[in-house]
Amino acid sequence: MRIGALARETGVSERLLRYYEEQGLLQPTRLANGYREYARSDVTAVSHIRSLLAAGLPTTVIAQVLHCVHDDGGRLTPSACPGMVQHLERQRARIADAIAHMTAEQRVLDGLLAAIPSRPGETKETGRD
DNA sequence: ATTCTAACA
DNA sequence: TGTTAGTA
Repeated sequence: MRIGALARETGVSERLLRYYEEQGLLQPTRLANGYREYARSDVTAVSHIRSLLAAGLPTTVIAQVLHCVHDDGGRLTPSACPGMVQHLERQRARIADAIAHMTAEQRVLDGLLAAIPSRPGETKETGRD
């Protein structure tokens, strides 16, 4: 199928589909007229790419990890690919670190907000009796 | 009508 | 990522 069909079937824009190829995530063949020809398996491939992207993995990593997953009943399922585990754990760690930092920022804000005398629109009016 | 490449108010 | 220009 050509790019237009794949775009409709996956809900991903043609622009993005070309970008995925540029990043090595998809490798469509070329027709005599230069048009990209995608395989039917690319429909699920795009789905997997979206999932991995949603997990925060960079395209450079996805390009490698993509070969370590297959489709099971429409679900992204991992295979025993050693390299993938390391990448996933690394990303897991980055997210945990990001959460820790943001939680600390939230505590600072909570402290400031709690120290404000009275604010308009506050749920519990304390200076009204 | 569709796709391609390159570029950016 | 969207959009657009000028093609094939």
